[in-house]
Amino acid sequence: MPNIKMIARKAGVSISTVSRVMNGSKPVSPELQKRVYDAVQQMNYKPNSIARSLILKKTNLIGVVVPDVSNSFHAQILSGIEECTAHADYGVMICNVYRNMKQQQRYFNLMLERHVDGIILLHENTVDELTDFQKISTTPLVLASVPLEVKGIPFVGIDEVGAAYDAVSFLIGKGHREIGLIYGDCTALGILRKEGYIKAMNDHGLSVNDDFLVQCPCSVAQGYQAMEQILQSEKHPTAVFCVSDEMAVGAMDCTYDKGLKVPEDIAFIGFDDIEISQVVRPRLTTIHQPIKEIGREAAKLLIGLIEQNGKTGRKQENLRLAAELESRIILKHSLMERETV
Amino acid sequence: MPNIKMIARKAGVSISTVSRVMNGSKPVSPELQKRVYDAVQQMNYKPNSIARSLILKKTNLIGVVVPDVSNSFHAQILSGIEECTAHADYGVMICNVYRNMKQQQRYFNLMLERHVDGIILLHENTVDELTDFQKISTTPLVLASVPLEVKGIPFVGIDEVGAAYDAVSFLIGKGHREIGLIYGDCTALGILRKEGYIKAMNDHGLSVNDDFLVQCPCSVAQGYQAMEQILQSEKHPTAVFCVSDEMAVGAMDCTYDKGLKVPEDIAFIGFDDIEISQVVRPRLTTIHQPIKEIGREAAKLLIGLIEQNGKTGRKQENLRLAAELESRIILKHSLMERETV
DNA sequence: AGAATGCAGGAAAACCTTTTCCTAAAACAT
DNA sequence: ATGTTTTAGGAAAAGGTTTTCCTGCATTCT
Repeated sequence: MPNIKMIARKAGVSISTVSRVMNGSKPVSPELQKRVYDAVQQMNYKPNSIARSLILKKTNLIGVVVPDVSNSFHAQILSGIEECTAHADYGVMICNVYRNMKQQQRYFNLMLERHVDGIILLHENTVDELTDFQKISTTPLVLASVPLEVKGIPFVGIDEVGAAYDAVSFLIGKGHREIGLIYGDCTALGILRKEGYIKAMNDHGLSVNDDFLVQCPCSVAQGYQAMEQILQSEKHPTAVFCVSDEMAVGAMDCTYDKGLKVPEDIAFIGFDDIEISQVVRPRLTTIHQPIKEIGREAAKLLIGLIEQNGKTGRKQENLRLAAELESRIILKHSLMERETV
Repeated sequence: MPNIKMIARKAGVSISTVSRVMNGSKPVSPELQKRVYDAVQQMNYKPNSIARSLILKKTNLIGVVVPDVSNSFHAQILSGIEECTAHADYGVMICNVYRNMKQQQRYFNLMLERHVDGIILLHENTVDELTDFQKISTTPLVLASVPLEVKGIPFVGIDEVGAAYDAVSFLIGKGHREIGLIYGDCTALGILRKEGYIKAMNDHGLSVNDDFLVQCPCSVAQGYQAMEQILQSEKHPTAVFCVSDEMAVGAMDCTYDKGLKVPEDIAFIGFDDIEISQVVRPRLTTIHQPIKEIGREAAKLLIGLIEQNGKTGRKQENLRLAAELESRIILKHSLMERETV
């Protein structure tokens, strides 16, 4: 691999001149420019971005902390992030933390050591953990689809409560009165979406039957088990709101196995609108999140913070300032009416 | 952020000593060790990995070129890669090329500029393109699940032809004689798996009906269309081998829409065993690939090449040597018998 | 005791850039 | 023609490490 020195020698100019030609940072006579370009061409020179990073204090790399890349939802967000960063000439380093806090600690330090320019968090933490990260972080942080309120850490996602409210209201609008809920164990899936459900029930004067409320981790298998539990009561609900599509698919599975029909005996509505919901039979009615868009917006926001940061000197202060300025981007959700209600 | 100089001053030792304590590269007296550790602790010092990379010529970063991260198959390979690299203290940078050659060119250069230690390719190229990459690459390359034979570029995946052969033989074993094929447009999906199909048909003395052979890109929607085409003939096959699960799901969809039953009227067998195949009704019988394992093995192989490379000086030569040594890792596939045949 | 060996630890070079600072020549104004 | 400003381009510092080379001291051998 040739370096700038070799190009300088070959072109018969100084190192500074080569640098200036490469970056256009100062005018260089056409004559010398040509000599440099020729040398670059001939030797296939590519500036060493490591040396560059060292002096510029900028890696053009962002880190994405993701609970599990192989999960469709996260993979889609990642794809949105990548789309945006690619345009802005940033690379993305993935940190798969397997929903494991210790891994995340490790990765977090790793990323700071590697001096990434910014970090997008898809992995849910407690507010305290997040505040700790924020303290040691030397780089801007953005939460994507993790609806936690931490001062100075911007968030991009949807209105979780409102979306859940819409889902349940839709069921009620279709005449359902006995509505079950399968909910999860993190902020969005465990608290916010449940809150939307409760609110919708209350607003429509319906009472919540605790036998129809089951909490479980977010997976097809767990959704199946949760539904089994709901079907143990002598009566069963006429509709169930599942706070994720995976859960809904599992729950529907269980419903068939008990000899019941969807949507005739029990209607289902899911959440997220991942691919699965379109291939499952009957096709799952669900709340659509603009998943890829969330990724894109998160990346856009982060890059905005990074570049703004770079311009004005005082890092920390500006960082806070900017974050507080535009701290929550809420994208629109929608209801995809398909065949399960 | 403190640097090594500040630690040295604080501990009252030389820079060299700090470095030696951090890396254990040479013995240091307990006395000085303690002073260094204390300083490190107090100032929360983390060595700057950029400076490190610059001098060691090692970034501990590998690049993964992927056609589309949001695709379940690729996301799973990625997850396998990540699992392995995390253990070996490598980071992974993703390069989503959207099945677009120009993007890939761009990314390839970017990765060389960033001096990644190695590259895993999940994106299909022609043999010529690959040979070109190989020429300009300063870093080892590994193909994962892209069964191309290029001298010096190791491959890890399954026996595509054999697996397809098994799938079709299974159908034949179940008494099917008229077997359709929906195949794709790249090496694995377009050539190898088709080859396995033809071979199995021939070996069992069955003739191939060209009306039952349809080529299409790999997606649910395209699978639907392909099946539509097959069903246009007056007779229809009693079974169809789809070279990917997505295609199979689409094709089954079409079958229902035409008022036919799976598997009674037409049996289906897919390929890959991605999540979808377990949630679709009836559950899809398919060829299981150890997807995550492919990722893990590819990463393991790559890291092996990198480290071996590092040890012995002469880069290029060793690189070739090593690659030729163990150039094809073929993992075992298996048939997942479910409900569609 | 004197020479030889071993070893802890410091100084400085090296990695490859960008950018500041400087010089010399060209352009301009008087 | 002389003095002043602008400009192109070179030399060198800076960025944060690792490692080689060297020094000076303690230990071992004869």
